[in-house]
Amino acid sequence: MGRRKIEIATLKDPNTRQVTFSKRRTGLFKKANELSILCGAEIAIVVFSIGNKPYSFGHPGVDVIAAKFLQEAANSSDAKQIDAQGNNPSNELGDMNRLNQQLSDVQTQILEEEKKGAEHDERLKQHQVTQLSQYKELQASYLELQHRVKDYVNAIEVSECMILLAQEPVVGITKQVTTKRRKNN
Amino acid sequence: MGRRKIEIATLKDPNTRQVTFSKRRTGLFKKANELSILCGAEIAIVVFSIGNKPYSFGHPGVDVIAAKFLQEAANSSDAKQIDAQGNNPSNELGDMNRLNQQLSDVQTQILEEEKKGAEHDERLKQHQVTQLSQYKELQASYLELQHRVKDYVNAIEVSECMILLAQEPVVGITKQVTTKRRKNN
DNA sequence: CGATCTATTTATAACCT
DNA sequence: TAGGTTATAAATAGATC
Repeated sequence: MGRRKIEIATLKDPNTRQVTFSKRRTGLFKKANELSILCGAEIAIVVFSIGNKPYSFGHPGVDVIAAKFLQEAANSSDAKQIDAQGNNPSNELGDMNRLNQQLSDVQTQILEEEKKGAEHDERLKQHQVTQLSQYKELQASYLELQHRVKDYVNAIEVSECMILLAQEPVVGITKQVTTKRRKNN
Repeated sequence: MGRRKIEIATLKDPNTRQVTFSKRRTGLFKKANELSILCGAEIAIVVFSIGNKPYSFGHPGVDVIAAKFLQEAANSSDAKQIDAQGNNPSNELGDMNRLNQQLSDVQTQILEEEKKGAEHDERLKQHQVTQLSQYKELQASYLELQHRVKDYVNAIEVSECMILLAQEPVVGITKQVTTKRRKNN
């Protein structure tokens, strides 16, 4: 999708790779955000750069979805024929299920904390801008809210918001001083 | 990107929503796959449809990355100043960290099972085609292998493989009794 | 009803500043 | 060098089969 077609193979040039990573990651998160809104789906994405820096996107939240995902695995083995709705995606996890069973317990506690976390995030936002996934999740949720209100101009709004979501977590070399803000309107 | 521009708002029509979900999910996974190969990044995506059916993509694997992500969170709280590489993305998880600590423990056990699971998956594949995420992960890994070998024709290969990754887990459009049938004949 | 086919909209590779 | 611009490749909305 650019001036020229490229092969999908590891980019050798570090500089090009970094630029591409940043741009495509932004694009990926934007796509995920659109998918969740358009189809009412829950999505969680976790990305580790080649330098092992974590980036995440989640609606409603990475932790929530991760827990749900693992729980799903546990259930499928516990009752191999649950599913009155033809909804048994897997029943071959075997022993792993016993472990997931334990996870379920912890997961329940996490959900508890999640609720309190929502309010907590509010304060965090004011206290200091963070690059924590929790913060991003909050923004994502907020994003959807705007969409529902605006409804027909939201496509444009998304683009704007993605700029926020794209913010990188203290990239080593980065010097995010430039943030040119248009204080015009 | 279609015949006409659409607003990013929840699709009301169940049929349209299902179709869009399927198409865009496939596109999202393809993008994720390209990003991981182009930039050597590790990516995990978990999606729950509106009907709560799980779909996932992961390189090297959803579980592995999820564990890494959670561990990261746990560490950041356990030692708020680790990070000799300016790599402390967050330290405001608060109480939630204690829970993640517990998760880490269980997670370690899961990784153990993961290894055994790899071989197990092989048999499963022959026993019966499953729609389990584990299976998809295996395919994703296999995909990259092909890429490295072919190197310059991989762009085409990706397209091919995405068809496999796109396979849906027993789509349960349970009762999509078309409300509106083309009363053509 | 799901798989295919195009007209268009989007994403983005290479540039440019 | 990070961020903005533009030509072009790629994704996909709606139509068709």
